Amino acid sequence: MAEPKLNLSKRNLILKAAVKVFAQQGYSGCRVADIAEEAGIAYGLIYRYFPSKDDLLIAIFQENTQVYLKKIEQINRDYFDPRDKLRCLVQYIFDNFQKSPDLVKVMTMDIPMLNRFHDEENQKLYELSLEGAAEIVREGQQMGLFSKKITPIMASYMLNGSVEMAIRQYVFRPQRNALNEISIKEATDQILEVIIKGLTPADSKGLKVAPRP
Amino acid sequence: MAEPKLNLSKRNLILKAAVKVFAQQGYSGCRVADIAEEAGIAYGLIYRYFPSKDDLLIAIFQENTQVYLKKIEQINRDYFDPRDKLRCLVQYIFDNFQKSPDLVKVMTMDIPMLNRFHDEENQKLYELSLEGAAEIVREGQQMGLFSKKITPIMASYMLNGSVEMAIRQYVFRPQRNALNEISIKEATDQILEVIIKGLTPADSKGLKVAPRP
Amino acid sequence: MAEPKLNLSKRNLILKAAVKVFAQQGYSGCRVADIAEEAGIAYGLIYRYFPSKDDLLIAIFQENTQVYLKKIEQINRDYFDPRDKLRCLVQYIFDNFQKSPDLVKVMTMDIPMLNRFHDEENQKLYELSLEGAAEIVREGQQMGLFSKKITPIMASYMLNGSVEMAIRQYVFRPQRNALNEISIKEATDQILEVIIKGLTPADSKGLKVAPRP
Amino acid sequence: MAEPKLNLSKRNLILKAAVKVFAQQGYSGCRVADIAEEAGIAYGLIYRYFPSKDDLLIAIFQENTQVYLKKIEQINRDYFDPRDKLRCLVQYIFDNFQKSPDLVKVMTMDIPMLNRFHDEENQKLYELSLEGAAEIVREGQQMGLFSKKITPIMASYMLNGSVEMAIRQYVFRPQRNALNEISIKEATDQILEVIIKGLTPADSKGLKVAPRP
DNA sequence: AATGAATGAGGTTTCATTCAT
DNA sequence: GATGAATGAAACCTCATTCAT
Repeated sequence: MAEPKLNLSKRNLILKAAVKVFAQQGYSGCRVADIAEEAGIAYGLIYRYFPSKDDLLIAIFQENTQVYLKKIEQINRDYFDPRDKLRCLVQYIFDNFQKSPDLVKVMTMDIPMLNRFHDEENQKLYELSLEGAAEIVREGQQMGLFSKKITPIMASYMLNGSVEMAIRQYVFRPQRNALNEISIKEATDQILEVIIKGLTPADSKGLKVAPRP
Repeated sequence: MAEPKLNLSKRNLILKAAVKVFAQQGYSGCRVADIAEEAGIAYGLIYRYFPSKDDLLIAIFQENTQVYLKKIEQINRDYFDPRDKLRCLVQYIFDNFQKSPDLVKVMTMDIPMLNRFHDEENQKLYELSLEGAAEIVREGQQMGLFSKKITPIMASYMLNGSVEMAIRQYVFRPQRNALNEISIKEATDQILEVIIKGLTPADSKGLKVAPRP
Repeated sequence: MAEPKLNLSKRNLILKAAVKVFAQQGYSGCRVADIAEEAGIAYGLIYRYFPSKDDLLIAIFQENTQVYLKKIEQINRDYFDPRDKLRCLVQYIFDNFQKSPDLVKVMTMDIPMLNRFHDEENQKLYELSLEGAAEIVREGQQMGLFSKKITPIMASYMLNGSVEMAIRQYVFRPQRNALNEISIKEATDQILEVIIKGLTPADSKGLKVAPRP
Repeated sequence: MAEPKLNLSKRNLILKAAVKVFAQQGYSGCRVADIAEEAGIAYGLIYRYFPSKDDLLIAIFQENTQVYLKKIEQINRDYFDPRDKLRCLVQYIFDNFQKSPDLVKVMTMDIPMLNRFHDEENQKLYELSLEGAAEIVREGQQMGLFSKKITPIMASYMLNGSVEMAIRQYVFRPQRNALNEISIKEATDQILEVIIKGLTPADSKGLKVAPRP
């Protein structure tokens, strides 16, 4: 039996609407009907594209993580200096956030609460995405640029955690938080400044933070 | 009408059960009945102590944040060197996590999704808690220990974000994540190492990271 | 086994509070706790005096109807002219309403909705109370004062229904209804005027409505 | 968003079932599920047509009162003699009762207990319906047919109250009450006889009660 | 007698999902 | 493909009633 041919652009329409609604109301705070309304379709139609509400969220996670992994691959191809790679990665995450803060909110807040996120399959994917930065750090350690005292995966946690926390301030408190007083570009720079300097070994002789390409 | 005299220890019993159940199933994934069962009481009784399920979560947030703010005050009294203060703060958060990982999970994952968390009152409290680390960084900057290029609140985001992300790996993937390969003590040290070194100004002449008291 | 000796005045305290609360919130709209609060006692205590919330309402009905039946007996003893009797009866109901409009509201609106009101026992009591006016009308018919074309019980329905409806306007719409523009005394007089004249046979030669004693 | 197109006959099906169930068990004595069962539908469906149980009762009141007001208008068009009008009105109410005693019971017993019945909007409607008979009486007074000593709205209370009380005897005590011994037609005639004669001024020279058309 | 903590049945309402059209 | 009427499981919460103190 062949998969039924489904209109691909409508599937994306639904996913986009789902991200927006999940971000605004939270996964369990919204109704499937809200997503349909946002997408401008009948809610019954959603079930032609996704077996359940859960699957919508899982699809968002998987497809997005795939894009992220592709981006890491590309960064690894395009840059040589691990510090440039990290910079580019952080830059990408922040850019992404500016393009679709809703998506970042969903990825950060809703996905981890879903039971199915903890399936073998999804956890593997998630680990892969965390491994992205860790691998860059590991590489930097081998090149003598980063201190070997720091476990690469911990460095990845710090990088991702810092970025996420900063972004969350934008997401949840758009009006008044201090981040608004500094630009997103400055936030990017400061996080990179601290992390890269923090990772640099004590005996590093005057190695400066690499300039952005 | 006077406030009804309510058995305080039962209130705490309920709060404790709520934290456990919220952590395991998520706030919206669990039923009030689950909490009651965990507490070994009838669910109707919960409503004598808390007006609603929401209020249960809010109480967890508020009471816990108060404890955290008290701890910061105490740290500010007990230590002089801002680096020691940061170290002590991170230490405290990790200790807390080891004592009650459930609580940390709830604070990190469930609270921010609750609409009422974004009330004026609760946001003020939350900002205060983020200000804790920021104030220490600010102080360090004035003492010439930390680079003034980093906005204090950004440093706070990094610190809190890093710790949270690390903790979340324990929380969500207790069996297999890499953190388990390094001890919690090592995680603490590594985060502090990176952040403090990352904050240290370039011209800092050999100032070492302060030893722990 | 002897009946437990219960403090009689507290029982009345509860009944009084119940009437007030039933009137204000309706029987099913109020809680037993509301009655207790109104009475200034613990709600558990109510169950020492009444087996259930239902029984409270039934007690109100029964005790009140007994008083009403006694009043009818007394009127029958004190007056001779059936028209005086009717006048006195209506007067009594209105007076009663002025003294405790809550009670009238409960008797009119809440009692008939209670399932147990339709028990054999309570229905008998209710019929007796309706029979009060009917008997007076029957007597008037035998004396040639009232037309025999009107079934006595129908006359009773009219009398009671008219009074009830008028009272309900006071009860439910105390601020603005037209009744407020005419006094309760006028309402009484008008109802009597219409009913008594309406009952008077066509051939009644100049018999005037009896003056009030 | 346009109003959803809802199957009108299903809405009426629900209303009909609600009237029956409210009448049998009382508004607060029944469950929404009972209404659904009576209507032969799932109870969730009721909420597509009515926002809440309250709204169901309010709809019954409003739609029915509108029909009643239309009827009064029609009577005013079709008849000239106010006595005919009153006769026709009473006739209509009793007919209505015979066609749907449940509806009359709900209108008489359940509606006035609902908090929302006392809203501005609903009270206005209710007053309008009471004004129907009052206006006819006022007209009769101007034509010299009715005594000016009786306030028209009081006359309306008497008429409506008498009819309601009589009906209630049928409703609540269908088996054994005395009304059953006299036909509904007789009840109508007797009430009209008394009220109209009661309203006729003392000096009315031989004006007979108008024959029914 | 008096209290009010504790219980849990049962209510209203929501909403994911199905399915006839 | 597309719709939205229909379903009913399941949630939150209330409150009459019991009972230990």
